[in-house]
Amino acid sequence: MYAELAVDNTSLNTDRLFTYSVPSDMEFYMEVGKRVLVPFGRGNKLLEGLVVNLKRDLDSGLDADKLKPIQYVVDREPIMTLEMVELLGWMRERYLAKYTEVIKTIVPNGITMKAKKVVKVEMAIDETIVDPELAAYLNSKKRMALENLKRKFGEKNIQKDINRLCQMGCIEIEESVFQQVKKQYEKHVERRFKPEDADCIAETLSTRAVKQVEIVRLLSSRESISKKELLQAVNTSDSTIKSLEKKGLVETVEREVDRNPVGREVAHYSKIELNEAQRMVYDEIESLKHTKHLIHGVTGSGKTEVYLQLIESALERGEESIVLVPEIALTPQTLDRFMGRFGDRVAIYHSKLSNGERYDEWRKMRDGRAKVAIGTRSAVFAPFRNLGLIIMDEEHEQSYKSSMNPKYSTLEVAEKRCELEGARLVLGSATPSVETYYRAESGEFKLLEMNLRANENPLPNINLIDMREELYNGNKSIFSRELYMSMLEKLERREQIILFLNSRGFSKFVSCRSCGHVIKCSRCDISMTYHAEENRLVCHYCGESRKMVTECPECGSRYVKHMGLGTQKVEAEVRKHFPKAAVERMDLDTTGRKHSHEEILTRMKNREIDILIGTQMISKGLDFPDVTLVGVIIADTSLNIPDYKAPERTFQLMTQVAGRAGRSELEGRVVIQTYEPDHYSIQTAKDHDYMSFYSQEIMVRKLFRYPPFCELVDITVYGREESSVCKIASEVASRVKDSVSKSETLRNVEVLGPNPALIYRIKDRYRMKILIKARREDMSEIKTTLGALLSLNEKYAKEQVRVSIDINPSSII
DNA sequence: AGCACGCCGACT
DNA sequence: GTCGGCGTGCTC
Repeated sequence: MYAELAVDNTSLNTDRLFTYSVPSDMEFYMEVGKRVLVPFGRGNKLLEGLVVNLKRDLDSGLDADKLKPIQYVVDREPIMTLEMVELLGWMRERYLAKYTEVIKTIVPNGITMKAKKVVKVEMAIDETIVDPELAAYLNSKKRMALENLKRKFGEKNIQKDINRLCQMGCIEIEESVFQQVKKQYEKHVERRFKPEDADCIAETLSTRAVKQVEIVRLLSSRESISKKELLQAVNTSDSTIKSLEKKGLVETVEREVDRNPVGREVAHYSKIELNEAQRMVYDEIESLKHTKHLIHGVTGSGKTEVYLQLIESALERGEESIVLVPEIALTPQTLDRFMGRFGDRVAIYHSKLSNGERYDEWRKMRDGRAKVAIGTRSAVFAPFRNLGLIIMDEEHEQSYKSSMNPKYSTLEVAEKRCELEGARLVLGSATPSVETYYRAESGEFKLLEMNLRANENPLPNINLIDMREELYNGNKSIFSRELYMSMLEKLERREQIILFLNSRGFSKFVSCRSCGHVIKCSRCDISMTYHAEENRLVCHYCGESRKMVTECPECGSRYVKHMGLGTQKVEAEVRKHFPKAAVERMDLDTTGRKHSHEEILTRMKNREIDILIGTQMISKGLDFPDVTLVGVIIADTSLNIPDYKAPERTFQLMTQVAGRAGRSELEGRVVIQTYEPDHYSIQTAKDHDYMSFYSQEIMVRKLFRYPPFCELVDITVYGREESSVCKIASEVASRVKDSVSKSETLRNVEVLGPNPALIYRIKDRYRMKILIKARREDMSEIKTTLGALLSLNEKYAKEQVRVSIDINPSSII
């Protein structure tokens, strides 16, 4: 028997399957989806591999005698089902990722095997043959890791002794394997000499050991450095470090990079009778006429109860369910409903769990103790064996697209998984993404409409205020008269108010009135935001901050002014105009501390807050019955981003924010202030008219050829050296253009760029973009070219330029 | 990534 | 001649 393995190795060159022979006594345990340990490479280093395929016959070109045997089977139970192994291969191709990247996404990066060399003392060692200290130590311990021994005595000092003892049979070295909850590691090179000896050591080193001297000098000023950094700084390969290590001057160690945990508890949430609309949707999905569904339901139409009952019915059939929610929606409020109904049959799965917690939840699912998984996008990989249902709530949310390799779309993966495992897919949204709705219209998804709010309250009334007119009428404040009066009225009635603005800080940028100079971040091509509370300027892209200036750094003028609006300024204005109201601000700056997020929401719930001011953060999933007024200070911020999704985002944002008002029998009102009241995404949001928005937007998409009328591939080339970034970006572009023009079939493929990214420089890295528009059926042919581009990452590693490819990115800026 | 191989220059 | 540094190419 032979096994094809994906070996745990991050190099692109080794990102393929390797064939090993299965010793006959191991055949019984061998299964696809289990991990094994195999000797790999010249050094036969023990590596972990995942069994992807088992076969009796060997591919031609492989010589059976030359195959190495599998050494050890790691898992008792497979960590992936056959279907998941197939999904693994599919994801690797679809998103141009490596096996290891995909495996680490699918299984919790908690479990892995480590092999260590262990020294076993077979007979007492005579202190006269070797270093007496070493002998004494060995005799006292009997068994120890070779690693520790090297650390204690220095590798160079003991190497010969160890070899001799081995030959004499006094000790034996064996490889011992143990499971370890893997933390994130980074290799560091540590100094093993005294800093004052640096000069002395540099002289002793060979005159040819230029690189080694450089490293010694570098390390004389610091105790350790990450290996990556060191290689870049000295511009050398790791054989230099190896040489130094042999001399005992440095040592490489793995250092842990750690994370943070979460924890909570719940009350029972009982079943509710479905209303007519809910019942129809439920019956339709249960009827099994279709496998993929889209519930288009207004906020408050009671989608969650439908989800709960679908899960219940799946449970009765013995099937498992996955509930996906966007990052921000995974609040205690949401969790309570699911855990309150299904108790400990629910597993929670998201990226903020600690390794231990994640591993526990994962095992709960794989071993069948949990039947319902709820979590963010990674929960789509829940290790169930009898999956019946995947629910994806707020389907349109951006957080469903991963920004790390593999840059997968949770929707695509969910679809693929449902296909492979015969499960049903249910998408839900009040504002479906244009792509999804298009597919529903064309019959790929069964479209289910829920137009009524479950509590039968009307949707809130939305007033659009043209801020140009306000200004014309002499109102220079950030509140229109309409909003101001409404706030007064609601405060008098002791009802709650939410004010929304899409940018934090006090003012968006600071500029000099006499020379026009705008203060920019030193590392990014972006203006700095003024934060009044700390009286500092902050860059929202890299976090750099400095003291607010009193005079222009260019011309010295004292007329520096902050322009534009942030939540801090809104807060200040609110306090000024409504001094008696209890005001609270909720944005990235006020929720920095752990649980501060929940604290604010609890105070809101307890009505200790009259006016809540916030960013995106408050637009989703919050359900406060006493909020009757929502004010959008400026709606245009998200509209003016040069991205084809900007109108869609704006419509979704407005609709969601508006949905925060009038969740109870109290009448809700929404005031949207804007400078572009005629824009279709704002107009249609005002009328709660998704259909009208959709029909206009789909025309724009068709006209300019954007999804769903094409697939997009975003290639970003980025690095510290502007000239190399540009050079490599144009190399990338011309390679792609070449292969497109040479092909007969790729007539419809457009290659745009290279163009500088909207924000050309972030954290001192220059960014160039190439955009490809292609038909879906052309993708596989393009992939060959794209795959080759990724090897540029290795070719240009020295230049520190990277090429990153994103299939259907969530934005193209 | 990480290992051995092998070329090449310096030193005995 | 020999030793060691360091770039290169391969991994079932």
